[in-house]
Amino acid sequence: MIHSPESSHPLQRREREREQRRADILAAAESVFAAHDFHEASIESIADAAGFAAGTIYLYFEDKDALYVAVLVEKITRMLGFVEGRVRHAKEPLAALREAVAAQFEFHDQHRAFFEILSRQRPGMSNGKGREWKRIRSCYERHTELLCSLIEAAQQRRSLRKMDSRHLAFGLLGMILQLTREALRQHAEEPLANQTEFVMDLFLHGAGHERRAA
Amino acid sequence: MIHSPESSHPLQRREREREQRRADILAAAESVFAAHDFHEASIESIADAAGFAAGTIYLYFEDKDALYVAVLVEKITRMLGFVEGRVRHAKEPLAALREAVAAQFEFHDQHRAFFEILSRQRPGMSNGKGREWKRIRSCYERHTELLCSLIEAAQQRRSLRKMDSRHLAFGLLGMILQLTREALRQHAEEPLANQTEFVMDLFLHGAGHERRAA
Amino acid sequence: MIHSPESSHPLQRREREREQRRADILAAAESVFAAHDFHEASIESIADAAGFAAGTIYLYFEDKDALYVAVLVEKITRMLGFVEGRVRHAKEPLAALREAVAAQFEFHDQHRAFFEILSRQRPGMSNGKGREWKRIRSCYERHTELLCSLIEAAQQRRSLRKMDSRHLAFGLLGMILQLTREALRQHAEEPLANQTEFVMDLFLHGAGHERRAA
Amino acid sequence: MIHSPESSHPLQRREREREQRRADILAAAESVFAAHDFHEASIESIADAAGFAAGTIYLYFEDKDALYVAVLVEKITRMLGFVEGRVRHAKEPLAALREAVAAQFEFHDQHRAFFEILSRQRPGMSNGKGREWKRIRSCYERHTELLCSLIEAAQQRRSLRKMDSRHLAFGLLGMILQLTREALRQHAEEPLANQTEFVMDLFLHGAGHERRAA
DNA sequence: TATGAATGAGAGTTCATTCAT
DNA sequence: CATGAATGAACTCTCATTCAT
Repeated sequence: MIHSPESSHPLQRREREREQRRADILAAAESVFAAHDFHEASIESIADAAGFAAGTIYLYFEDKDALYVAVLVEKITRMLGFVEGRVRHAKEPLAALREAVAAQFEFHDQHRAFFEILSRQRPGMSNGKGREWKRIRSCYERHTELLCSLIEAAQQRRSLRKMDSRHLAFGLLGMILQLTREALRQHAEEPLANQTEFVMDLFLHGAGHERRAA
Repeated sequence: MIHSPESSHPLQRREREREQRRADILAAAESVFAAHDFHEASIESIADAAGFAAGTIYLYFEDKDALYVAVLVEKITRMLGFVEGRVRHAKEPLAALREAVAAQFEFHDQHRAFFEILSRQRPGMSNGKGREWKRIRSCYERHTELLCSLIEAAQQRRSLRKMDSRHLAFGLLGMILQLTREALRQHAEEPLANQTEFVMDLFLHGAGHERRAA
Repeated sequence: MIHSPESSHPLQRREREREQRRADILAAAESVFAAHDFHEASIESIADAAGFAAGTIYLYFEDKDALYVAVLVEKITRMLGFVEGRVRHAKEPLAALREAVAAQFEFHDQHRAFFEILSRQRPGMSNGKGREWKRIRSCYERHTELLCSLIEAAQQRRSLRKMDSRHLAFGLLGMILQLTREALRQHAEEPLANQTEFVMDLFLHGAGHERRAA
Repeated sequence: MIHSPESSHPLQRREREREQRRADILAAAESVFAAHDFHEASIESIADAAGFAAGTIYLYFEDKDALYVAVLVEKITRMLGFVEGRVRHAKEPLAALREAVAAQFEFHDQHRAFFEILSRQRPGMSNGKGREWKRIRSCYERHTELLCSLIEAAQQRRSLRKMDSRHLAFGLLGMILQLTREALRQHAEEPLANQTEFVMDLFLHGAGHERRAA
């Protein structure tokens, strides 16, 4: 076998190329699944979008379900990493929370297709694909727990009131998701991240006019 | 011929029975669509659930799309009516808002299957079913506007701060939806309505500990 | 049982009424089959056209095939009777042939729907409906033989040349059918019977210009 | 890699093979449609006859209607070409007419299945398949006009009498079709072309015995 | 007798998946 | 490795037919 210069580690190159093609397919699948819902998105249309023939998809993914799950896993993992990364640099719980909100808005903005898919979750895989499915659930859970831990840290510092932290997390998340949903629905041009302050203001101080406490 | 009391108006009875069967089918469709997403729910499984043969469904609904839309239209209309009805009795905007939140939680609680369907919206009907589809969108819109108008009324009374009312509405709605989602995910037994106070508290006063303003 | 005056023979009246309804259904079926081909014509549309409910058809006809065959049998028998009746009054073979042609054109004209059905014959009943089907074939045959016998009679009188009589019969029939087909295709208003002279002229003398024989 | 001679242009070969399979399906469809009328001929039976699975048909034809129309278009075009080709070599209008008759008989003889389909025309495509349908009608029309123009040319040379040329064309065509129909009905072994002289004789000189004119 | 709601077999059609090339 | 033709299971939908009323 002849080695061209850049293939000094041919097996690694093979591996790298394979990963690249896999990523291409994932990207194609993401945009197609975003536009058409699982059953309306055909393997062929995904293959087309990726520049492959239909059969080729099966060299990279077990079946359509696996491809779908892989899209979710890949993206949701990345999202979690992105949010966690941003949170890490904050000095203080409330600032971290603000970072988490901002990061999530930004991610939604940069991955609108993914958000579309995410908000149209299917009830559950009937088959034995449960394995991967659990991985997705655990990502969700980690996300929730990240918010919870930030909230609890803030509560310890008395930056936040002693309300049920999980409920607070869901409330906060709900606001973010609904505002995102609405913005995408209207194909809004304005970056979602601009809503960070609104959300933090509402979350921290509420919409009530009168002064609280006394 | 002897008329039993209830058959005094046979045509009305026919009509009534037909409506009853149509309702049975709608109910069956609701539960099947809730469990299986549009394309995974077969007409046959719906028919089975309703106690009919597959062909019978088509005596009551044009096609599968029409049945799906009918489920949504029927329920979403009812939900809107329910919320509006509850709001109407409130004397004052903030109380009305609380009623709206409580009503929505209650509705979700009593129609969990419907909520599952609702939160898994399909991108859009390809065909000419647009007519009914618009009706659904307009119900959504009316719901949003109901919340907006209550919020604005409260703002006029200075019960709420002057923040963007649509954003506030979406924020409030987002909290409700996310908390509902989570409760259903865990098959929680506790009535959702118990979360009304939590939501109103968070929405009105925020989670922040420190006194606002001064 | 109480006899009203006109029901002095109630069983006969019953019978008569039944026949009337049967005839109504046949007439409705004829027009529907003319417009829509066997499989596109639904029992329900025929029943509607006859002013009955779908199920009622089955009180008068075994099944859809039987109804279809009955339409053909009834009409084709009537057509044959009509042509035979007209032929009978002719004094002389050639005149009889002219009457046969005229009669057929007239019948086509008055029963256009029937002609449409006839010219769209189905290959053959797969099932055991062969019985009735043979009756139809035998009507055809009788028609052909009528023409043949007239032709042969004319040949004996030396009014016609000694050509194969069956072939002559088919040739003559072919002209009639094709001209009818074309007239109906164009929804021509002019009575088909006007073409009798043209057909007889062509059949007897041919289209050739030069004098034959010598 | 070794190229066998016939694979020197692999794309062309692909194309050629595809055309071959398409032709196989058309042939299978022709024989099935000939035996069973459009609605009684199932896609599966056609696929079986072609040696394919049902789904495969759809890789070559849009739907069943398209397949049906394709059979007609392909054959009717070929028939017209065949007749026109034969006519072209005739030196003189009457000879050309004789060629047209002979050619048509021959074509019917070699494509009996097609003739069966043709003589059982459906009223008309309901859908938007009108495009191809018109193409068929225009082939018919061209055929009629071919006969008309030959007849008119003969009339100008005084080889034929001045009778309505369209009517003459339909009369001639009617004879041909009816004789064909009858021969196929009896599964006659004798070539139809043998009837050419009979038809031309009848058409030119008529069946009348007496001398015409004087 | 007439009805028409219900049936269910059967059709056309799609598309994930396989496999010879 | 990639291909894409072929498959065939599964689905939606139609409609002749039955039968309780």
